[in-house]
Amino acid sequence: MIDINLLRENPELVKENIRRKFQDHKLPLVDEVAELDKKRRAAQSEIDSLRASRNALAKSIGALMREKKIEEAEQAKLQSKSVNERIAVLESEISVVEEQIKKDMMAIPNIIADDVPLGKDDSFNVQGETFLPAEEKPFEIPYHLDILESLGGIDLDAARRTSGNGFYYLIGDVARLHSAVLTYARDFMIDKGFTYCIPPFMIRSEVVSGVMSFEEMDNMMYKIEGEDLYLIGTSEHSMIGRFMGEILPESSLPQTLTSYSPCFRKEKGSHGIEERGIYRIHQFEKQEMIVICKPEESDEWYEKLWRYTVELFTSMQIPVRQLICCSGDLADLKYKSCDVEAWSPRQKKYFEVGSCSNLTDAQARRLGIRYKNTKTGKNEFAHTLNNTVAAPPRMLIAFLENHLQADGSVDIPEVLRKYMGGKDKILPVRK
RNA sequence: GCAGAGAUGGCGGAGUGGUCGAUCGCGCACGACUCGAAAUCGUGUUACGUAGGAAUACGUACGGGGGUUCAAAUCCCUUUCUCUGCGCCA
Repeated sequence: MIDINLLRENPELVKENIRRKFQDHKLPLVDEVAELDKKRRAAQSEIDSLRASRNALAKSIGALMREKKIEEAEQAKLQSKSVNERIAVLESEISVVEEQIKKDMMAIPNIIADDVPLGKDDSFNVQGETFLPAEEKPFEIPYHLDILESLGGIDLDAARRTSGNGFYYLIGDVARLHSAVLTYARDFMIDKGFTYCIPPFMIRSEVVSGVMSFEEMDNMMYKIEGEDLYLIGTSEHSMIGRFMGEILPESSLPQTLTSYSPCFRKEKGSHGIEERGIYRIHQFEKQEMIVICKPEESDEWYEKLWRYTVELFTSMQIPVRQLICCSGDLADLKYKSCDVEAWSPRQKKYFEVGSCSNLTDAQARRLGIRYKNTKTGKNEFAHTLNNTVAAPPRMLIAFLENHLQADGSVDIPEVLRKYMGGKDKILPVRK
């Protein structure tokens, strides 16, 4: 959500931003909000002065009662009652206007960074740097599910029976590898100075509606029956929710946190659940990083964050690239965003394993996350960023494909061995 | 889960229908005193909205939501959380 003051003072800038995101259908919202805002302010000042006169009347009634001037007090009561009636009418009018303003403001996208490439959809996303050579293998790489099965590491049939499509049993060394990656990712971020945090895996609707739109909520979130609770779709939800309505001391910034959680997603719409495998599923686990910082520091943090993910993947000898999200593909709350994509030697292309975003103050404004600026003495909205460290089992697809050997075994890179009990290989099982 | 008590400014803690945005203490900021500091004294110190260059003025908010009343921190309903006791449980 952008600052309504920006819209008042510079509506053209807001409109230009909408055009850059190829959302021309939202252009009328800007003038609509400006109009409604004027109306709201006029009504508000009328209400304020009515309330002032009512307050004065109420005070005088108190005085009259003490002086036992009952007649005059009764007169004033009647007068006050009629003022109240007028206030009630105006209040119901203003609440309609305010609701519409809020709805419109939610739909108006955050101002995007100057260096975001322009384009109307994901086909205009731009490749950034690549890391480690993306090489083809001298033998054919099977589909990831076949690799998992050859290692005796997965049972999807049973998962479909117990839970349905989009769930999995990971077994043996593969399950251990899954945990090893998460633990390594956790320690990696702790070494970068981040604070480890395990958040609640369920959150209230109040928090959910703060961190996402109704549409997203409907497409992603699982609700607990009979409770005001939702399963989190990512730990970002509960991690950012932690700071809702807070005024942080400036000295506590930046907050650099790395969190672990399982993630639950309906995956309604989008591409849906894939028939074969663990690419898009209802449940996965994720090591995440979030940063809450002062506005002037968010650009710098953004660059650091996505590079941490790159460093993590390259330390596991997985080739990756940065894919810069273009204006039209950027979610409304985002100032800029990029994906870290891992190389798939089977498909001979990169696929998404992480996503890094700088939301500037848009998310903080919605949730009321502020800090006390010691220079100005004012409370200002902080900037929020989030990024994936590692999210298995999806990232295991890249892992397995890149480390598969001609004999069917999978090499464990040096950095993970201590989390695998010293193993340097996962061997295929004999049928 | 049941019963009782509670939720007030950065913190502690008064206030139980009307001059209460809220006594007081701590903390913090500024000033005086001092070579400097401590102590002391003085002044200031909630947030948000609207108007204003500013001082300021008006409005709103005493966990959240709703109600009673001319008037609510104060009364009623509801909800969340905390504490105490009982029950249950990894």
